Amino acid sequence: MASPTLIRIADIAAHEGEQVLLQGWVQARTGKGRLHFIRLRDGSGIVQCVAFRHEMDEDGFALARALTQEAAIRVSGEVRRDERAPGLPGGYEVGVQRLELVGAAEEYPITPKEHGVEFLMDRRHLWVRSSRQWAILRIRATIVSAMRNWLDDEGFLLVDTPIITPAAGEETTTLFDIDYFGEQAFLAQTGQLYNEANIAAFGKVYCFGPTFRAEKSRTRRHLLEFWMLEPEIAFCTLEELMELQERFISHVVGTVLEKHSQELALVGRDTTALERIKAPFPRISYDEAVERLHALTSTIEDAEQRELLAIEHGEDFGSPQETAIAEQFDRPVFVYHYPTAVKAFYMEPLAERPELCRSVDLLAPEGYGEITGGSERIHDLALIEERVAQIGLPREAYDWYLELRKYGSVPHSGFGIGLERTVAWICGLPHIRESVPYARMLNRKSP
RNA sequence: UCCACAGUAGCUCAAUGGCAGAGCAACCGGCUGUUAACCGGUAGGUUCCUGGUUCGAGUCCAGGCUGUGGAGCCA
Repeated sequence: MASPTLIRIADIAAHEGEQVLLQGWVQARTGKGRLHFIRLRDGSGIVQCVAFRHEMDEDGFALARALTQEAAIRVSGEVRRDERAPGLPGGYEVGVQRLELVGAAEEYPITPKEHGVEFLMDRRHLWVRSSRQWAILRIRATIVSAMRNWLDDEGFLLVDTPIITPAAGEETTTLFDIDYFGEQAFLAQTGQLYNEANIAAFGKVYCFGPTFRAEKSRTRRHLLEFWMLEPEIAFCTLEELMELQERFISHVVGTVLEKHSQELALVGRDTTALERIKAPFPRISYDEAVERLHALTSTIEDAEQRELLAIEHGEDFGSPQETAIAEQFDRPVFVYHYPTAVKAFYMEPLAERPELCRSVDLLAPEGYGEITGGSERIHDLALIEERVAQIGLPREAYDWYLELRKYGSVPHSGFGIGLERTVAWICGLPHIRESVPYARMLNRKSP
């Protein structure tokens, strides 16, 4: 008998008829007397191992009988093709000849039956082993690499921005503050201000890292710690920014569809909605969005519903408004030229209507809300100084940022995309907490 | 911060104000094709906490705690 080769389950199809060695964890076991089925998980995939009494020594079979969920084992045997075999990729099973226990498992709390949210989130360190969570986190990793690869290929440079910062990026109400040897500092809520410095060195840059917002919001779309990717481009207009974003998003969705049909099936995602995600995306102005909402509201009979969607021109959209607008399209929709007053201080006002600014949000379909937010930035020194003063931000903290406008200031634009919201949308998750390995929320900082 | 709902076995849930229950998991036994197997058996309870009403409270009342869904805020 040939000595077995150690393989990963993902590659099992290439080893049909061969003696192989697998190492992993028992996802499930069912006994049939002299026959036991062991569903083995090794991180790359899932395969059914079949232990027949007559094919094994007595100790090995006794072990197979006694295996508990999540026991760590090594299995060697022959790879067979069998249509009945479940798993990932599936269709193959291993006839067990030798079995070795590497690490025993006590009674595992996450059984194959249903569990509540709190129970699972308390055991997130174990829950990541479950198929659905495994699939989501694999898709998340692909989304990250697709985003970065696309930007790298487009000539962007990754330039990391600091996580500990001396000042708020945008406002001061939602920052985590930390003790910086007796001085106050904050965890970054954006890398954008630094990106604006970096474009003058590199032209097109992006930063990607965790950002922190101490918002007391408790919704299915919010985390206190989330990952954001922020491209920034010199000599770029709002229109060019939208064009860039739609190509970027289309590429990311396309990559996931291409690489993860199995994972999307595991999470129960209807991929026809994703296959429509191709540039160009519809674009509507804030003015038009408000008109659409007014038109929609006038057709609604239910007073409570109407109240929820009510909006005055000049107000920002809430979740119900965002969802209602996005529902009118089958692809992500750009909403541009928001009121200056509801947006960040650095956004360029429209020359002809300064109460509006050259901003754009991208609203994902199916109620996933805003996944990107961006704008053209103010590049005029006097105007940005005025805005900093107006907003009441401490001038000293922004000295370096304002100084950028003194040395070759150019029109420039950028956007930020929330990774977790993107993952939630692409995977069709009901709640953002499943889109990140270890969620940080209002009532949760552990595990 | 506001609104709504919930908390009973390890898990998911039942129980008209009147004996604390089921399925799954665990444990013991059976089964050569299971897919969240099936069949028989065993064990498993501070009904979230504090107080109140009542002959009697898991159930009704008050306060609190925790969680869930939504709003606001945002990516």
